[in-house]
Amino acid sequence: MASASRPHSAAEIIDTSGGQTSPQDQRLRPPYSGGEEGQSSSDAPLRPKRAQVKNACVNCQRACKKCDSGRPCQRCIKYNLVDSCVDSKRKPRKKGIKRGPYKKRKKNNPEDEAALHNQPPETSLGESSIGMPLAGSSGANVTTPQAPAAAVAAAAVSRRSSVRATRTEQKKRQQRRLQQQKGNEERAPKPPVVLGPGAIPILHTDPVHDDEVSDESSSDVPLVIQQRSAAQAMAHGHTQYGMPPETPTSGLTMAFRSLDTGHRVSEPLSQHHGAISPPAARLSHPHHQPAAPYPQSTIGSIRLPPIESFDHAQALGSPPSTSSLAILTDVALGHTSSSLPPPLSVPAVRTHPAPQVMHPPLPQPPAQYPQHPHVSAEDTNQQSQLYPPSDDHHSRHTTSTAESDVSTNYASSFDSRQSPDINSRAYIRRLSHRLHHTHIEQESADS
DNA sequence: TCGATCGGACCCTCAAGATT
DNA sequence: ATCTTGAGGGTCCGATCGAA
Ligand SMILES: [Zn+2]
Ligand SMILES: [Zn+2]
Repeated sequence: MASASRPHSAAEIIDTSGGQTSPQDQRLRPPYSGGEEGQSSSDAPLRPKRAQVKNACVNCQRACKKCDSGRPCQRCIKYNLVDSCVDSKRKPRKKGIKRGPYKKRKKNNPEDEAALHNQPPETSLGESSIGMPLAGSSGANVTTPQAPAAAVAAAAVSRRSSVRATRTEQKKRQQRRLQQQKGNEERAPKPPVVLGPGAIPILHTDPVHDDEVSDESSSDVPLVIQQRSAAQAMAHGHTQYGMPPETPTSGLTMAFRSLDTGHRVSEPLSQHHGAISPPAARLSHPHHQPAAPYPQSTIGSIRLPPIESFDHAQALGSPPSTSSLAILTDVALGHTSSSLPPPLSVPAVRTHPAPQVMHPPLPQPPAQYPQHPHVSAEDTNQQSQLYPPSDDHHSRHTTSTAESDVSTNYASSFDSRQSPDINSRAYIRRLSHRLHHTHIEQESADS
């Protein structure tokens, strides 16, 4: 838990960049969460804000490595990837997502603000959105070490005014963009989806063609519904192809945010690798022959495709498993159609036999293993430094040894015996992140 | 020792909601 | 209309591991 703490609030208060982060612009900030629990940040050394480019190139993005604004970037030059060094595509932010009421705004009183910054924030602020405690927000002074509260308050105010200028510019830009978009869009914008309390306002987005407005024909149909119908269709023998696509990251993020409302994903999935055989087609694939029985995860009494399956599905050229998201969504919503057990009553390790399979079949792989976009015959050597062609990107988690690896990695970080709730969030967050990577790969494979 | 991998901390942007 | 909040979606650090 301590490992999950983040100096988020402190960073936000000190943040004066208001947008661009240039080296000169870097202010000294409290260190990363490195400090011990409970240790006041007031003595902590300052650190520069981490700079990041606006848009990493596709190669750096996929390698999760630092990029720069040059094209080709330094890293691509180093690895002789000059040809493929192009900006990665960015998804447009979704619209129409209801957010619920904000916390009450404070009066523009410096004293109030100072008090606000000195005080432990309201409970909702004391935790991150995933329920993790935020470093520096639990009573410790979250301001800069030497700065008196008033000074910090003033800094915050001045920061806001300085930010304001850039914000108005941003707005103009944004409006221009909107106008442009409107020109492209044929239809009128749909009304926002409003779901009941505790519901998950997940909107459908095409992970592959997300940027193409024309593809959002069903964009405001709650993803929950789409996923479930997709899962149903798949359960009836349809393949996933042609199914409504899904939102990998945001959907899951939203899902785990709603976990408070009901049932939980309360087990580290890695503890539940059942001995379930992979689909025959998958086994036949030369690059994806699990050395051990294909691991299958469970949530309570339902089975989930393993985390690895996202990789497999991706590597095999299919979108991430809709069914898994659908099931997760069910869990988050507390739907019991999947024979969910009551919350918190889930055993750490399942001992009873698997129930009727609720999880629909995984998508069939294409006949041909899709060549990695960056691996060409002539420069395999170079490329393999980034993406070994003989295995998938996340191969560390796909073999039998990887299975124990998974156990170690995942079980250690969210042991259900300690804090099931947080653990479940952590798991979904991992899924979300994994899907983010999957998404990145999918996009570049398509382009 | 080095490069690849990937979890998650950190960051920025901007739509939703609140306030004027 | 303007301001503020905070979530979406991004970057990339650093721990870890396997290979050379
Ligand atoms: Zn780059
Ligand atoms: Zn590059």
